[in-house]
Amino acid sequence: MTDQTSTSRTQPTAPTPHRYTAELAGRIEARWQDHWEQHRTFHTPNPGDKGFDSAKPKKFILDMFPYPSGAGLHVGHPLGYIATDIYARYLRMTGWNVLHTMGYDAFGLPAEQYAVQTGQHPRITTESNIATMRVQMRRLGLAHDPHRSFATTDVDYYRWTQWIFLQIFNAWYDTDRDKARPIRELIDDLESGDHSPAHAQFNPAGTPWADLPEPVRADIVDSYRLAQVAEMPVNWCPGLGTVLANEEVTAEGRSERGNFPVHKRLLRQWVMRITTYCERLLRDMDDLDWPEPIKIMQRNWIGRSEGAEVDFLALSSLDDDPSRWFAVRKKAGWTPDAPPEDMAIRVFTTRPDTLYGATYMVFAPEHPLVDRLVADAWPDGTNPRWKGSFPDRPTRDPSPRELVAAYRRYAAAKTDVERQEESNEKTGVFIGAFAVNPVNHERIPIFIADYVLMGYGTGAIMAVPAHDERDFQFATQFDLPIIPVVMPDAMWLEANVAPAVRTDDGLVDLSNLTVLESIYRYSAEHTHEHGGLYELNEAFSEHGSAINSPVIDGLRTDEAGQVMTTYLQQQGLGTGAVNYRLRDWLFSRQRYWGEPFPIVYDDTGRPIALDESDLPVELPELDDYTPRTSDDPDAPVTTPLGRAEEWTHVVIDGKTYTRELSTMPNWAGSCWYYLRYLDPDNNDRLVGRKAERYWMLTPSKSGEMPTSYDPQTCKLGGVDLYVGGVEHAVLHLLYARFWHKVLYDLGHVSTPEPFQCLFNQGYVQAHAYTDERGMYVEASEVEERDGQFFHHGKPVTQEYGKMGKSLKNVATPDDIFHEYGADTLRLYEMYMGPLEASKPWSTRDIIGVHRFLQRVWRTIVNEETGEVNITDEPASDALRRAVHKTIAGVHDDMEALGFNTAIAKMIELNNKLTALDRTPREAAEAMVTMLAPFAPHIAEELWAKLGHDSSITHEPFPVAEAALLVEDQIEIPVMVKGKVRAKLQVAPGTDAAELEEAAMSHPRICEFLEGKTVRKVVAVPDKMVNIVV
RNA sequence: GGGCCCGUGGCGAAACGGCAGACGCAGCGGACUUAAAAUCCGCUUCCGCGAGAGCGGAGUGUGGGUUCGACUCCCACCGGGCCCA
Repeated sequence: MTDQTSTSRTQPTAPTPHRYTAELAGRIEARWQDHWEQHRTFHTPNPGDKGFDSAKPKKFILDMFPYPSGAGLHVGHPLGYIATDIYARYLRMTGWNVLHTMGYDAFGLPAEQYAVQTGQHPRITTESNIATMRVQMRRLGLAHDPHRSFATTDVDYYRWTQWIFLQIFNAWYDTDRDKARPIRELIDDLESGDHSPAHAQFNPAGTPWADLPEPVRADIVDSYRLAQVAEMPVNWCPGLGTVLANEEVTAEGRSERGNFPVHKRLLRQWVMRITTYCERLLRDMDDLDWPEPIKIMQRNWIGRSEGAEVDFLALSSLDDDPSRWFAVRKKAGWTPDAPPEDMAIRVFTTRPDTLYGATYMVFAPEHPLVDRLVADAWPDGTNPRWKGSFPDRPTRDPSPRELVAAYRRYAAAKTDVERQEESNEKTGVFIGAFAVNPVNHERIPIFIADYVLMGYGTGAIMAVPAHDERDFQFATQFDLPIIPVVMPDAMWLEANVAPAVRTDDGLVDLSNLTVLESIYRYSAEHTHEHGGLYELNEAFSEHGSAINSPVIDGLRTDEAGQVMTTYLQQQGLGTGAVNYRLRDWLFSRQRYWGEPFPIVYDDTGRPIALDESDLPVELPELDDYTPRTSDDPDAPVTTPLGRAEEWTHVVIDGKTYTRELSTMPNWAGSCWYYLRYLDPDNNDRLVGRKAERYWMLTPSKSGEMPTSYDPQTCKLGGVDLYVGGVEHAVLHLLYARFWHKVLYDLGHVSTPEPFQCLFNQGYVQAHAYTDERGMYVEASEVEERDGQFFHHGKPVTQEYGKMGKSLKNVATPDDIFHEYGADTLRLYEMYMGPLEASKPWSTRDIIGVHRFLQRVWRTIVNEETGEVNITDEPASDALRRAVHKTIAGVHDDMEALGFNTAIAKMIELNNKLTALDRTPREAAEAMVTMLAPFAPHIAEELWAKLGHDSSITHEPFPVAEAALLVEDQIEIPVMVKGKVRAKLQVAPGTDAAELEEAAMSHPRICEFLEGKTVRKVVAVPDKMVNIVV
């Protein structure tokens, strides 16, 4: 809705020439922004630089890296930037060296797509977007050190992104030392024999290193690297022409960017082995000062689950006698690598206590073992239902192999999400083969079904239908035995067994728990026979006591898992194991606008790292940088860089190599930008050691600046305050922590964590409007008449949501600058509500904080003459107390980022000042310095008017005098039955007995207590008196 | 379905387990003004009584619980949001 205030304010009828109007604010703001730039006011020297004050402790205040969008900022974007700016300015005024700057995350899909749409090179659009954003940020008066700013697309920056990639590529994870080490050290260990080259995939025979041929050695070494090329099922998005990380795929199985369908496809891609860090990523999170919900989200994303790995023997023929295999296993014991025998199937389960209930197995359709296991013909008496039913199933009786192939085609067309939807009917087919349950030696059928994903665990599961919802559904549909092995609690039995039996003419006493248990137990062995007393209608997936499980019968199942695992270990059939939901990080994208890899391939296709001296590998100029998109999920994969003919081939030492033609994902540049802020000009290192230590290490508990990280005395270290939206809870924050830990292990940074303290700001929300078709209309064009809303005369419906382009409900800072000025905008954004809360934008409320600034101005400046209107007479005692009470309150609020209440306290104080003819200097100066972090331009101007000739930026923030905070009389409420009935005026510290006496003798209280018995009196000194009748 | 967060006047919101609604917006009344704007002063949770200062009652999504005392802590439910399925 159009705001009319500007027209009324610009009417030349208010001839006070020195009034704080939007116009005057604009002039003041421009002048001070120029002043700050010319005087390099926010320049922050590093240790060793000229002007560095080593006596001060440090704070590193960081905003999440903005993406320079083509649309510019709306008022929701700067919320966090304003908050960190206020906090950083406050810290500067309270004696800290503060590092606070802003850069631009400028590679990636949106920039590239914007470029494609506008037909301009992404570098041009990116740079112009950055320029626009810089202007808007400057206009906000943000006190960033401009010298430390950069964009990820700067060659000087991505050179170091590539350098970090090389470090990761040239590193391996030493599980003994629990840290990454240079790959060179692994090779040394292998050569010296300190590390065994036993390797299930490349060296199954365990041939000594010296006797291995060079290609095998290289394969072994490559398999240890933290970045490697792997053939794997990936999220292929033909609509974008690129692969995507799991995190970039929505719940609907579409691309987060552009909403195109995403398909699973086997491709050779780069992965970063973030999974090697799962344990440490979890463990170190405990000591971070992060919001608990974010920690929970990250823990869920990593998805650690404890359980066991168990081997099942697959039968190659139904006549096989498995006893020999069990004997061999018992003797040989468990082998931690992939099971050596062809016919062993390894599964992960979180419930080894239910192993006796495993009545069939399920493989992911694409599981490689299926090809080997699938039978040539159906075993005699195969249940026809096992042959499944799914769209496009061959109608004539197919062979197992034909059926498997058909089912695979069907499953491949679905996304992971579709495959896991529980509401749907399960699909799957029997593959004609059987396995042996390792504990009861029962023969159990093997199925493939799409509810099992290749990406989780080993891609195969043991199915325990009695105790897993999805297995239960599948077993019911496919007529498979359901054997309960966990006795549920009474409540469950009553709810699930009793009603089912009640139909049987009351033959049993349903109130007797043992009867219910025995029915459940009996039914266990007879569920798939007709005439059983009870048929399960639900899986019991919690813990109880073990039944039908000889090894663990009677034990609590939450403890029995351990017993079972030990038993399996003794039998050589299994071991305790930990599984993670987190997958390795898919790190290549088939796009143009990203960092090129510092990798070339030799003629055998082996990736070779370029030398550090070959960096940077610059993006080649291309006429056509657009991706080849398609609707066909099987279209060939090409990359834009493949079209840079000359660039793709490199000659090194006379040999020709081919470059890696993918680029890095958007996340790469944002994984380490905070480190580059510390030392942006360094040409020798990604960040200088001294600067890195100073800004990243957290002072020890005794307050000293340490020279290295010491887990005993320091916090994990890193950024002191990181402010950004909750939407980065898992993606950016997990990737950045991973990179940081690798750099820490390799000795390039000195703290194990990048971000000590994280704060999530809320969203700015606003009303949005939809027309009769449900399409959003421009909110600023909607008019309100009698509670109804109209867009160009047509009625529209009011909705509400996060401010943004898609809801067409944006308000831009530029409009607010024009209407009120930057200081008012800053103040309003903070005054709206708590920083962490999402809150509605309300243009008409802005006038309130603007009036506050006008009143502050008027208490100091005469609007007619422009002269200061203050007095050097001391303030009255009452005023002085009010000033100090405000100082104390604002100070506490600042420490807690409670900016909304800090502003309220200043308004309150100022309302006292407006009542005076002239403002005492001490009050005016306290007011202006307190206001300076919030509204820096007007504060600078008033500070100058108060006769100071230096910037207020480094003035000390006022400190409250404790003596002035003590009241000589306080008011104590006296409550009768929880209602305040009287108030006592007493000296602070009056003890309970005295309070009680005063309360009981108060005339009004006596009146109230007349005819009532006082049962109890609670008197809390300095708080209240409560009389219970 | 699971996890997390949030529900307070007409609106945005305050409130270490201790006087619910600070502060601001909107609204109402007054002063100044020929008049208006701007500014200043006052009122403003709801219901009832009172000419009035005031008095009484109810009240923080709903229902329980802990406590001398609950917006705050615990349990269940309803509604909204976010994350994961």
